[in-house]
Amino acid sequence: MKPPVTKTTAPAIRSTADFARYVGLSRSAVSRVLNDQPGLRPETVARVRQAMEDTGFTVNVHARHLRGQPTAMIGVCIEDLLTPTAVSKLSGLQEVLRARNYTALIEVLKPGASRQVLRHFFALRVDAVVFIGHFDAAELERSIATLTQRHLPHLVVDHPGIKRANTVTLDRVRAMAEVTAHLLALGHRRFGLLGIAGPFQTVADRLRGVSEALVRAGLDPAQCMQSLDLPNTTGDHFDYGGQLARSFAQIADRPTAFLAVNDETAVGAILEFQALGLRVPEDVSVVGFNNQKICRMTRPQLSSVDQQIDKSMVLAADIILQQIGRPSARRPSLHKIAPVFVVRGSTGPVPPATHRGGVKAARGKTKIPRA
Amino acid sequence: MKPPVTKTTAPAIRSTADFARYVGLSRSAVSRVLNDQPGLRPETVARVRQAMEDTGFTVNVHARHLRGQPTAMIGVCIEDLLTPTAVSKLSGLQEVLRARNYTALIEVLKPGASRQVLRHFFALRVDAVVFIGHFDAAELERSIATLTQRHLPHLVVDHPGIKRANTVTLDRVRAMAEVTAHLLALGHRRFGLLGIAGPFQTVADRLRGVSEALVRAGLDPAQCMQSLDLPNTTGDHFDYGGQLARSFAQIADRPTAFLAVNDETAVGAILEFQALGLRVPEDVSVVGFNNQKICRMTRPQLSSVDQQIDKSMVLAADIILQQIGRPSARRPSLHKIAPVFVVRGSTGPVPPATHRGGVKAARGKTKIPRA
DNA sequence: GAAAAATAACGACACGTGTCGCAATTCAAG
DNA sequence: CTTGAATTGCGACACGTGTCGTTATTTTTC
Repeated sequence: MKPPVTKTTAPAIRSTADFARYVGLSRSAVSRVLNDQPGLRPETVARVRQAMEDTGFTVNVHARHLRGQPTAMIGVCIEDLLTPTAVSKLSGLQEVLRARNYTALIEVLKPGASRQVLRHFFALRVDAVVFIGHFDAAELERSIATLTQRHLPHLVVDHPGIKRANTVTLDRVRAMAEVTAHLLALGHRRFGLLGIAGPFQTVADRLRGVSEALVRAGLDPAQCMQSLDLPNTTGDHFDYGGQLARSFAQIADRPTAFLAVNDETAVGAILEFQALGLRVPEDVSVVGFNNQKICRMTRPQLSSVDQQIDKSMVLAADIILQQIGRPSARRPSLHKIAPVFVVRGSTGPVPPATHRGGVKAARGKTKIPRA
Repeated sequence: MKPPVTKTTAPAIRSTADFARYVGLSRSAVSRVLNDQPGLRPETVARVRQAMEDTGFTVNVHARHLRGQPTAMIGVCIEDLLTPTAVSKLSGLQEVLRARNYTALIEVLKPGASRQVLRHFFALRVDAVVFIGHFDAAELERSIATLTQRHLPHLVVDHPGIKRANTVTLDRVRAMAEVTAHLLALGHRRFGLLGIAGPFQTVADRLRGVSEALVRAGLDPAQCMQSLDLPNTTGDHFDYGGQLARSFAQIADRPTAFLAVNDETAVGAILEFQALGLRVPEDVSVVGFNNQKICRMTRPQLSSVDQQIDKSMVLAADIILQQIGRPSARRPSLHKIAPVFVVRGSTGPVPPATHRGGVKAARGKTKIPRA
């Protein structure tokens, strides 16, 4: 059943032809206005612009692309919309792209779904693809290869060590070196790792940062660093941090400073340490990573490494946009972002007598009342 | 400079014509496969499918749309990519849409930018628009009107009270009624509001929920509810929660139970209460809202209201997809989601002697050691 | 007022796809 | 081998846009 023809409203404007008729101009004249071409009277241009405002007419982007023009769409793959740091990066990148009149096509990329998501992007004829966060390295490399083969620019954000990939990533070596130097200055000599484990490049970089700072201080990394071989059963960073803390607390000669893989793990550890009667930072120091909001929501507040997300996403957008339209096929680029270590209350001087000070010794001294 | 013609790789396949040539079929035959039409030999279909796998060929979605078919794109406006609850909803919705072969075009909608973002969606010829989160009511109503005028389906998620809008929203009245009933059962009679203020429908709904529960218990809401006229200077929920807690703590006859606008505010209040020497939940009970991750990262853990996001987003997707293609123009729909109140450690029985018990009295009893 | 210059109109084509009618070919059955 | 049925091929059109060369009209200039 067709809708009743009510002539109260003007007929719908669906094409530049319709719109030109509405303005009282030819289609080519309108087209010249839309594409900022010269040779039109300024008042005519103004009239068209005004009519666009009035009617809300917009050209059909899809038809425009059909003539061979780029789609001004950029596919953005993200590991997860629930990981705060990844989402922050996404948010920053999207804002920059939007300001540059590009559309960010955001897709969550679950393990094994790369082919499907890339096909989706190809079907939409995106101009480039960005990967944000952590993915399976082999799968990501395959995706990069596919993109390169199609002469599509790409950028990997925060996933160092991917072969032949253009990468923007935090300088984790430097970050951990700074953190370690800070703790060394406070007198700490034994460092516990919380969740910094696994066959990932990011982990390797972090360990290298710690080691370099230790070596620079004339210490032997093997003697100073300690980690536990504890599987993460829950899959939850917060819970895992608590488990690690409990295990570490039982060690007689345990580390005095702890470096966490992220803030959630650090908070989980702090709460567990406190529950066991250990004071932070008097008995143990803890450092987080990412400088998320929760850093300020614990007592003491959490010292953490800030990723400088806003700055790095502007850089990322510049890199990817500059690649579009270029003949491409140069050697992969690597940009490192300088981190900023934010010191708060969870790090303090090494306790004076830590030798042989297990949980029991500490527990006797101060007890935090609990419900 | 053209790339050197290397015949090692096949010529690029850019259209169904190219692809049909590659498979050795006619364009119409290929088209029939692509659109699941009958009348082809099964083995032929299989051959085409295999060739698609091999070459990674995908039809040009833009050209397909040009023939009048829907774009299968849905514009999604979100207030902010940094608000966890909103992002959770976005994540859920995107997942469902993706499973239904729709593309979610995600755009952050800052105040005053509605026109621009909608124009962007129109240019891309989206099939529908979804709004997630909190926006300026008048601006949102204008956007809805524009969409309706263009016969485009829309859906507003979690923003009750928008005129002529199809809405899916949490039943906040019921949520707060449940919370209040729980606290009443614990003996509480005086309730403090933390950040539940302002000219928003969501606020009105929450207050109504509390009132209804009080009335049902034979109490006078005006006597039982207390809120502070304290401006939120920082703009940060966490800090504001702390400020409110500090002010409330100074009141001699202060409430024994506190209802926060969200979890961050609640956590801020809890930490400030504790810093002032008030125990949670022995001296004061605190309830959050949204059931975010931080609920488990405080001591005690935070009782909070869960929004049932996954379920509600499936519903939202169903509603919006069902509207596409419909003649539309029916009366606006309203769906309410039933909340789930999660009780944790931050709520407990009312303290036995709360009369005239200011900060000082409490402080004398227990003092939490601080750095 | 006429010539020159500046604007605008016109018409046609290409882009990649879905669809449709009809012709050509292949296949299976008798 | 013949015949009818099942497949596949062919050609044309429409969708909305950008572009380009040519023509028509208006405005400006002398």
